[in-house]
Amino acid sequence: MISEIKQVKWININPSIMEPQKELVRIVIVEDDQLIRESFATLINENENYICVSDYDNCEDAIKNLSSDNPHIILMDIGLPGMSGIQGIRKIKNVKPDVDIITVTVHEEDDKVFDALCAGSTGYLTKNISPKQMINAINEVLTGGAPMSTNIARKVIRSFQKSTESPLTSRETEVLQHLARGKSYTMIADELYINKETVRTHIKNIYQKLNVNSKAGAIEKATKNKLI
Amino acid sequence: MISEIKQVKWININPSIMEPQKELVRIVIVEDDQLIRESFATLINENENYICVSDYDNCEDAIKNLSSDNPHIILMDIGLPGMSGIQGIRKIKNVKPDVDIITVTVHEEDDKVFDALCAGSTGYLTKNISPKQMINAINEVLTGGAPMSTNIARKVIRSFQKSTESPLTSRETEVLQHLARGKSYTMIADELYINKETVRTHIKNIYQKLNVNSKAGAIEKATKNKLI
DNA sequence: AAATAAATCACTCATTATGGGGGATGTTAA
DNA sequence: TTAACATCCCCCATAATGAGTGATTTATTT
Repeated sequence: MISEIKQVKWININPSIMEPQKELVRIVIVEDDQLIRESFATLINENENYICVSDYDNCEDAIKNLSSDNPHIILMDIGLPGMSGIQGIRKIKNVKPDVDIITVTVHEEDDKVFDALCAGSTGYLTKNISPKQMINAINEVLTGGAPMSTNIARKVIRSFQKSTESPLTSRETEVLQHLARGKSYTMIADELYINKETVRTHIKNIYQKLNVNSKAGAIEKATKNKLI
Repeated sequence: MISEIKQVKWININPSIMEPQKELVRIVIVEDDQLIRESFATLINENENYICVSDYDNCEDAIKNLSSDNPHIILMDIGLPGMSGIQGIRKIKNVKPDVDIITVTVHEEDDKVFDALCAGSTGYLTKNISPKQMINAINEVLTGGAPMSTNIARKVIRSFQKSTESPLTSRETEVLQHLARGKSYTMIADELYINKETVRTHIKNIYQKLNVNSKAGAIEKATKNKLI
């Protein structure tokens, strides 16, 4: 009986009617090191669910062919000749906002990480990851995740966290937060249900403690030291 | 020869001289659901490297015993009776900044996530994780990582990312960014090498486009819509 | 009980900053 | 060749700011 059923399948000219072709995940690689680029491409094509539709050694070409490549995911180096990967991410996200970009790089500097994420990268991997981890990362993106190397994740989390030792009192911190949102003394007073003069006093004390003498100075120092 | 060496080991009264006791990772659980609390504790104690030194159903008690428990890691629920987990995280980090807190909760709301991370949480897990994932998360923290559920990671990343469709020109965005840092028109003009009057014009246009009529309004709207 | 920190409010004074109105010019991209 | 963008200019009234010098009250700590 089993063989009979199989027969039915075999006489079908187009097998896709019986076994509909799986929709492959289209991946583009942008990476100037040929060796790395090719090894990524091989890795991707070895997986039955993925296809590397194109690979480029620069952003400009990748952007040019973006609509014909029509990728779901782009693996992106950010130390590229010509247009930087960061700018590239921005442009790509402008043209095709729904593509997921995974930044893959040797750089672990805070600036690069945050620039890439701000620009629109969905994940941030360092190049020392294993092939298995790379495939995992792609899977994660496809299921709504945001793959990051562990130390990158820690950096990202740390960027949220305020300093535990602030010279400012909680009330002063509150006032400064409002100031940093562009509020005037009068508005701050109204929102905190205190007198404008009290706000002035708090701000005078804040300036003294932070050793500054202007709004901009206080906001800059407080931001840098994660006081707000 | 091997047996001889073993002999030497056996005649030792205190075996720790030969096999020094492994330093156990001390873990504290704060979770008001008794069932969950006990299952976490069991899971931890089953692992030879970990020990659950204490478990509490509220923050206050956990803080009280913080120095005697001396934990490396705290698993923290944030929907607690009495002091909220968020406040608890803040207090704990103030008293003992080097402890790593992993928030474990049913809540996936953006606010809770960011509050917990801002307060000093090193990881953020939702309660639907498997025992294996929980152990993995603890390992990640110990190796400098920041474990997060995938959708939490995406939320965190998204919080960095600017809108791709802004009504503002790049120059206007630039001006607004400076304004949001508390700079005056004059300072902005100096830093962008343009005339103060030009800054004024940009700001007038920004206000019109954002449909506001003040600095605070513009900053609020721009922040909410991720234009800056 | 005395000292300290924190939060609150008051008044003056000079200077800047801000928002709204009007208009203008040159460049670049669609 | 329009439209968008970036640049600059002037007037005006009001609000905001920074510095100075004070005071009161309420906790908390010593």
